[in-house]
Amino acid sequence: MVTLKDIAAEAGVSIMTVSNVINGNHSKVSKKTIEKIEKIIQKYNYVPNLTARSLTAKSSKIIGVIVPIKGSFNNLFKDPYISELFGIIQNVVRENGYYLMVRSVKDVSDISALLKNWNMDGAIFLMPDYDNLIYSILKENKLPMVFLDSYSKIDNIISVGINDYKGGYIATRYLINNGHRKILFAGPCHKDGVPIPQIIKRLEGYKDALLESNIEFNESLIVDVEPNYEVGINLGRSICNKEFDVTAVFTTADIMGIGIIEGAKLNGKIVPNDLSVIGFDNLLPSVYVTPKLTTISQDIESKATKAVNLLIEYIEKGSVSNNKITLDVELVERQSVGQLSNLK
Amino acid sequence: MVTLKDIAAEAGVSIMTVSNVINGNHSKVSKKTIEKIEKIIQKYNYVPNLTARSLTAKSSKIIGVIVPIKGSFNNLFKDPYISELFGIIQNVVRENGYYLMVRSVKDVSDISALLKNWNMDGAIFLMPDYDNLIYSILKENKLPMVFLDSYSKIDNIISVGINDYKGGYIATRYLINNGHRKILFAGPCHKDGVPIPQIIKRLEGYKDALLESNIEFNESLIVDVEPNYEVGINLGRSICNKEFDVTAVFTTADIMGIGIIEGAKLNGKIVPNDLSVIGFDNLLPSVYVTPKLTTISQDIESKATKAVNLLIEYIEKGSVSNNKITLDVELVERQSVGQLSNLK
DNA sequence: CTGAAAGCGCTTACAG
DNA sequence: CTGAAAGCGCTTACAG
Repeated sequence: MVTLKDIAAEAGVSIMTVSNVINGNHSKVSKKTIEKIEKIIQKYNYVPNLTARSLTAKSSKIIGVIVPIKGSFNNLFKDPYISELFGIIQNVVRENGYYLMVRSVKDVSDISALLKNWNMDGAIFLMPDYDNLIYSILKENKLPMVFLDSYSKIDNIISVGINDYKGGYIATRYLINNGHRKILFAGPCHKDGVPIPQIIKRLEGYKDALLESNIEFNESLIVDVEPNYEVGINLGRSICNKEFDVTAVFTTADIMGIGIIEGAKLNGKIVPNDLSVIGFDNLLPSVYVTPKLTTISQDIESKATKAVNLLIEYIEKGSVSNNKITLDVELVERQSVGQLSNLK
Repeated sequence: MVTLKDIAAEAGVSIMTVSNVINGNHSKVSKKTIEKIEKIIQKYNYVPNLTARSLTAKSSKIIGVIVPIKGSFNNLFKDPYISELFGIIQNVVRENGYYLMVRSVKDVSDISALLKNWNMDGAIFLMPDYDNLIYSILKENKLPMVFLDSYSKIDNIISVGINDYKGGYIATRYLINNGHRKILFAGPCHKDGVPIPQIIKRLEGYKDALLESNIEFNESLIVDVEPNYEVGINLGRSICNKEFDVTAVFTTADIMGIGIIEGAKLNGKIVPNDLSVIGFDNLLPSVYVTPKLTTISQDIESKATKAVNLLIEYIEKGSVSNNKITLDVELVERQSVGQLSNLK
């Protein structure tokens, strides 16, 4: 392996002159020397050892992406939302000259160990699963961090999220506008007994839309389940079996919406003729299914880009112009919602 | 930040005694000292600085995952195949005590820089896009590497792939068994003018299956296209517009199969009644589409696991029991292929 | 069982 | 414009 020392020896200069050239401190070195050194660097394809650099420099140039270890769902990247988000984060991190280390972790001590181990410059938490742990995370780790979709009450944490309330509201509003009054809400309101704020917000939007139209809120129409395809299928079947007296479903994940459509189909019912379904996220599969899923879209690209930019701003400037970004959501009309009048 | 030095000072021992305790060289330290030191380590939640360690130890514990920068498709992780594969790799890397750095790169010098920058212990190349560059990659970088789906002719590189030939063969065989004799082959046989061996192998399987049934191979039934949803839609339309005289399509990617189904639908034709389609990969969306896509499945979990295990075996033992693993593929019968007799 | 010394490949003040 | 020295936080022989 070629080191600074080798380059310096061959150029007949000191190590730190080479270091200055590499770091672009060209004002400190004569043109002649610069050229000579650059030639040698090229000749050997020299690149600096960044583990050595991060030992002396204040910065490691490593950004950590933290994802939870899920018991039931051991490969989080199967989730198209996560993988799309991650892919963009990767791109933006690279374009800014940083390096990306990913790791799934199970608790705060895992997180702290990881961040300290590599002396990371910053970290992005992809999911809000750690919201109740943020206090201890912040206490143990003094580095720039961005939390996605967090509703943590802790002040001045940096977070990028979406307008979940509005998402719940416009989805429900849309169903009501199509004549529906008996609307099921299906999503993971709680996880391991603790509420998931993001989903609760969507639920609030749902409730307010009902209220506005003088539709009484009915607790029994809230189905608190983990959102996946299989659960969706079962739910779709249950609905068709009249276990719920509803004409429409708002579900907090496209994948579950796709499952509901399938479950209904398995029981001989057709969406949107017999049942309307609206999803959330606007992931690619929502276009593949028949009928194409009407859904609430969030701008994942923007979310990922802003998260990284915010983090890097904080890393490099020590402060951030705006520590709380809430992105807009919008309704994407497709084919899975029907007019209730057509139902009868 | 707490360092070895701090721990040593508080324990009243030398730095290297603490180092021995941390590294589990317990034979070299007295029980008393071990206990004392471990208590202090716990007290401060000390974890070693791995950038420092990797400077002295022969090992950095970093494994690189290399993905290509695609011009047209800037977020590779939108591809469910890549993201599922990646997620499993991440898990297995972590479970083995290594750390994962991902990066998209555009050429050999990018790759070499990355690997040298971090003094990586090993690297996994997720896609065979670099096959024609492997020689120069190997020349510039002397570290353990695993190439997925490579058909490089270079001996003794470590690779994990699937039986592409068989995949092409059984897919085509299945269509023939269902009475089809005019079968389109759609996939990216070439990229930027150079053949993609993986797809060529599937094409060979296709040809041999035809040959076996005395069906003449027809060059004009090979559609050499990038496999994505939009291309699939256009292809589906073209087929229904009689631009190709076929009754079935074998496509090398599920996503394109899903597009073909959609394209046919847009032109008023129904799969499998009017056209049969078979895909490749058995990704989740193949179940979401209507009709559910019949496809060739590969075991992504096994692929990812073997790739990491092989890499780590090589890193830790300096050699590998088997440097070329080819995984089996199988047909997954669903609903997108019909009997030709039913077509008329 | 314990430790002093050297060194990994860099950068950061500082002196000239 | 150039360089000698110290140090980042570890590990590796080696000596006792």
